[in-house]
Order: sequence, then structure tokens, then C-alpha cells
Amino acid sequence: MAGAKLVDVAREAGVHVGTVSRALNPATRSRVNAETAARIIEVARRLGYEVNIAGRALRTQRTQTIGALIPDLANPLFPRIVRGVEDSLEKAGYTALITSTDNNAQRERRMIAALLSRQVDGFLIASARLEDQALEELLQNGVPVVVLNRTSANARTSAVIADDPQGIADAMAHLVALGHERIAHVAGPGDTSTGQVRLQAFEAALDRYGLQRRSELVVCAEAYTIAAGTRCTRDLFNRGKPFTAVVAGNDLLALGVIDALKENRIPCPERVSVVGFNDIDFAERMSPALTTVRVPTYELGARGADLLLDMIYREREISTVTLPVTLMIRESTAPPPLPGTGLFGL
Amino acid sequence: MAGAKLVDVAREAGVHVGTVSRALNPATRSRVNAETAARIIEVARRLGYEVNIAGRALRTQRTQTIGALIPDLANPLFPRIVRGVEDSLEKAGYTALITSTDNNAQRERRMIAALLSRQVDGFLIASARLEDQALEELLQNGVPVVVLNRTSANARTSAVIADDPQGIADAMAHLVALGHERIAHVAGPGDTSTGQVRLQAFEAALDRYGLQRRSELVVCAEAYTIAAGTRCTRDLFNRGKPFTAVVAGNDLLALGVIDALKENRIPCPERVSVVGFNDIDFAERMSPALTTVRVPTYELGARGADLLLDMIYREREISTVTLPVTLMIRESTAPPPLPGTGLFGL
DNA sequence: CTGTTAGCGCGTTCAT
DNA sequence: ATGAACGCGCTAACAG
Repeated sequence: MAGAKLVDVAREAGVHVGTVSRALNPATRSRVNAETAARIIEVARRLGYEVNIAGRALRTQRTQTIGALIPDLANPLFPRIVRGVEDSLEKAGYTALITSTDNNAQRERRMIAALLSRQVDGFLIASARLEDQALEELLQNGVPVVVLNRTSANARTSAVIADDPQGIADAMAHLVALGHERIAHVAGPGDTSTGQVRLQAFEAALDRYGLQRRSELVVCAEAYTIAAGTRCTRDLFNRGKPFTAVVAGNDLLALGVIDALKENRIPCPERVSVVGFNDIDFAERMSPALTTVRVPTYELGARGADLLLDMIYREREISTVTLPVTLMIRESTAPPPLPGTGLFGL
Repeated sequence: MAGAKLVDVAREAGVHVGTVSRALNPATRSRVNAETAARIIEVARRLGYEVNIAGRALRTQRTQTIGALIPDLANPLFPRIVRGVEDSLEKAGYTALITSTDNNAQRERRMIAALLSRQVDGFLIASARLEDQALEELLQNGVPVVVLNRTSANARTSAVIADDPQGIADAMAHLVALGHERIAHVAGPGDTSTGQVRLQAFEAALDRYGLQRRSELVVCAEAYTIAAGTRCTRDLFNRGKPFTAVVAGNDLLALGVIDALKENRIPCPERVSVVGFNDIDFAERMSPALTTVRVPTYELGARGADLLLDMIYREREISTVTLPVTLMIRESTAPPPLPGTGLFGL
């Protein structure tokens, strides 16, 4: 196990290092006599030889390592994505350097520099903003990048995303079918594609069902966190416009909404329904169990990694993969209260 | 940004690469004229020079990268630990290669091989088993290792763990104070230190309070998962011995216990109280909010990383750090039902 | 089919 | 204080 090198294997097998290198690499193995190759492989195994990736990297300019930028591992959405990434990468002998960015542009830059320094072969970025300077530079320098979950304004990025418009459309159809007419939206941050796209889909649905767009019923969160969801909902209350349902930009925001509701002793879903987005782990165990849009997170990560490997090896052109979503109806949505019993005497 | 090398900086600064190397490394900077050093640093900055870690690694035998073995990122316990690890490492210019092992010994071996191949400077292992062949080999080969959360039977391992005995003792004191006498234990896997230590602490508490040890009220889970918790609780039911409280080996098992209770329409905490361990994110938002033992997870990761860096740089001797825990009393525990109204007519 | 050589980018020794 | 040269482990190119 402890560090035999090519030269050790070569000496032991009575052959030269070049031959060993060729024998051990499946791609070049055909260029060496089958019997000697077999002997070399056997010796390598016996000596516990493992290639030194640093040495190889210096020569091939490939580390077989990619960098993954994750906004916040504590958001249960991301561990699932990471898991998909890992599984896809492992098949190709790749490994991921995973870093949390905290949605902090400065920290993100530091992380990218650290990863670049480690000669990663490409980036998987789940923390992209619509206008993303760092992402822009990466692209400019021809670094292979695949954006996950969110997109950027830059059209030249490959991406794997969920069908957000469909998800919001399904959520709205569900609420309208229940009888809701005054529906609020706690949108994700405006500098993320998910924030904007879902907001647009929300407004499109309003139009579709002939419901009035009310700017007082839309509030934009500064981050995808529970605390932000709570703050936004308090805002909504302060505006004094009645509503019977809230579509939240994601599940954490939805949990924040529910917290604010509890603060004000407003029962969910009896007086206000709440819908989330992503279907994070434990969403169904919350109180109340969260109605939300399920995103195939594992697959999202796996497909993203596959796409990136394609770009690294085959210099494939950019492409966007959109994954289907499913509305999960649980306990946080119900028909609106009867007129006269609802919020603000609605 | 795009790959300036030492030689580029040297040419631009009208000086030789050796000098540049010395000027850029804080440790050797004193050996070079202050003015030229300043000029070199300026040029490096202007050219966007970033050290090539692969090149450095080949020379120094150090990659400034460590490997982290995590059983399951989807268990909210671990993202917190990882975050602590990241923050500590970043201060030292280190990065972590994070891999999920799934508690699968074979997968763990593959991951270790992949990390070794990448010349990681050390390992942070949160997936240790009591008898861990792979860990044993790492230690044997003098690879710096710090074990997190769990320990192994091998005394030569440095470790950062929570005060499990105290946590269980607190949980038991709480249940006994509420009036519980028939307390069951859904223990973690017997091949983990956490499983064994918590079980022992459970039995010690039974003795302390003069309660009878009943083997029918102890069942050992095969994994730290919700599903395993549910299966174990069904087992408990099948044995037909009454109990009014369950101490679970960790929070996921506790959630499984609660699921099994719901299956049988047994209200928690009215008829059976449940205590978990770890205080994972969202534990307080579950239904019912989980009474559990809080472990300082972020600090656990941060201290572990510090310890590992110490071992790498100062070849420090092995040591164990034990972190204090806190019982979080919430909604899943309550006094036992009155005799005659309880489970199995208790 | 295999041996030989060179060089990836860096840090360090030795010499000046 | 700085230049020159070497070698870390590996693979690619070229001979033979």
C-alpha cells in the first residue's frame, strides 16, 4: 500500500519504466506484449502500486479532479446533488473537491483560486448568480464548467436544471383548484435564475387564471434561508393585503413562511396554505408536512457530472438539460377559509 | 488568471526562477532582497500567478489536500461537521476531498485508494468502525489520521468525539424524572463506537436508577437510518414487553421509531416518549419536535481538522478531544401514561 | 514491442 | 543575495 512507484515495479519486473507505464494504462496496454503486461500488472498488484496523480498531472495536465462549488451543504438539497456527482465521477476515476461558498462572492473567488491552483479539470457550479463575474472569467479562460440547478445570464454555459416553470405552474394549478385567489409569492433572490424564473412563472400563472397581479403580494428574499422566509412573510403582513396562500421560492423559504405564520398564530393550512420547492429531505416530516415540488436532485448531480466529463474529454459543445419535476401534495395546502373567516377578515 | 508559471514571472521580473520561488514563499522570503521581493510579488500579482500544486507536491511530497471519509452526507449531522472542517482547513491553505462511504467497507477502500493516489496529506474519518481494517492499514503506514465522531478499537488514533456517555446519562435522567421506568433502547450498529458506548451508558443509567436491565427492551440497528429505526421498533413490539420511552442511538433512528409508533397509532409523546441523539438540523421542526442530545458538530469538524494539521506539520502525538453535549428537551418526551392506560395495558 | 529521453512546474541544493 | 542545476513521478515521443 505504501507508495511503490513505477520505477520499483519496473525493477521488480525486470523491465523499463516506460513499459510499465504503458502496461498499466488500459489505453496503451495494447502496445505491449500481453504476457509481459500480465506480469507487470501482477507485480504492480503485489507491490501495491498506485499511480501518483501529482506526477501524472504534471505530465498530462489532468488531475482527474473537478471542483464543485456548493452554496450551502446544510441545505438538504445539495447533499443529494453531491451524491449524484460523486457516483458519476467515480465511474470515470474522478474525484470532487467540494467547497461551500455561502453565497459569498468573495469566498467563492477564494475557492475558485484554490481549486485552480490544484489544477482541477473543470467546475461544477451550483452557486451561480445571474451576473457572475467569477463564472464569466472561468468561461473566458476556456475552463470546462457545468452549472447546476441554477443558470447564469451567460448563454455559453452548459447547465442541468429542473423544469422550474412547470413546477410553479403545477403548484399554482393546485392552489387554484383548491379555490385560492389571493396568492402571495416569497421569491428567491433576484440575482439567481431560480429566483427570477420562478417569479416569472408565478406571474404567468396569475395571468393564465385571470387573477390580478398585485405587487404587494410579491416579496423577494435576500437569501434562500429560513430566516429570510420569515422576514419576507412579516413584510407581507405589514403591507396589510390579504392572501390565503403563499408560493415560496424554495423549501427553506417555505419553512420560514410557516414560522412567521406560527408567530402570528395563523394556522397552516387552515387559514394560509404554503407551497415549497425542491422537496428536500424531511419535508414530509415537518409540521405540517410540506406540499412542494420535487426535483430529481440525485439525477441532477449525476447528469451534471456526466456533462462535465464530456466537455473535458470530448470538448463537447455547450448544452442545457432540463429535468422534469413533480408536485408533492401534502399537508401544508388546503382550501382557503370561507369568506369572513380568513385573514384580514377576507 | 490563466496559468502564469514561475518561469513567466521570472522572465517578466528579469530574475531567475529560483529567486521567484523564494520571494513568493513567505518562509523563504527573508533570503531575498526586500525590494526585488516586492517587485516579484507585484509582477506575480499582475500576471495572476497561482502556484501549481501538482508541481509543488511532486517536490515537497505535500498536496495541501486532505481526504475526508463521510458515511452519508444526507444525514444532516455531517454537513455541519464538514463545514467546520472546511473553515479550519482554509485558514491553512488546505482543501478537503470529501467522499461518501455509505458505511460500505468496499466502497471505503476504493475511496481511500483514490485519495492515496492523490497524495492527500492525511485523513479525516467520520466513518470508522470499531474493527476497521482500512483504518488499521492507514495507521500502520504512518498516514496522519484523525477520527471524527466515532472512535475505533485502535488506541493509536487521534479522535474528536462528543461526550456520548454524558449525553445518554442526561437523556436517562430526564426520562426518569418524568417518571419513566420501562425504557427501551434502539441502539446504533454494534460495530461502531457510538453504538456500543451509548448502549453501555444506557445500561449504566439503568443500574444507577435501580431499574431492571431487560434484554427484550434493547434492540440493535444494523445502520443509522430511519428505516432501521422503524424495523427495530417493530421488533420491540413483537417481543410484547411494555415500555413507555425509547432512547434511540441517533436522530435518524429516533425518527424511525416515531414512524413505527405512528404505524401503530401510538401517540408520541402521550404514550411513548422518544429521545434522539445529535440534534440534527430540522429536529426541532419535526412532528413532534424531537427531544435530543445536541452535539457541537461544527466544532467537532473544526477541531478535528486542526488536530490533523497539527499531526501533519508537527507530528504531534495522538490525542483525543471530547466535546460537551447538551440535552435539548422538546415535544417528543412527556410523563408516561397513567398505569392502566399505557401500552399493552401497562 | 520495448528501451531511451525529455520535460511537465516547482523547491532546493550548491555555487557564486 | 541570486543563478544554475537537479529531481520529484509520470507519460509521450522517438528510436531501435
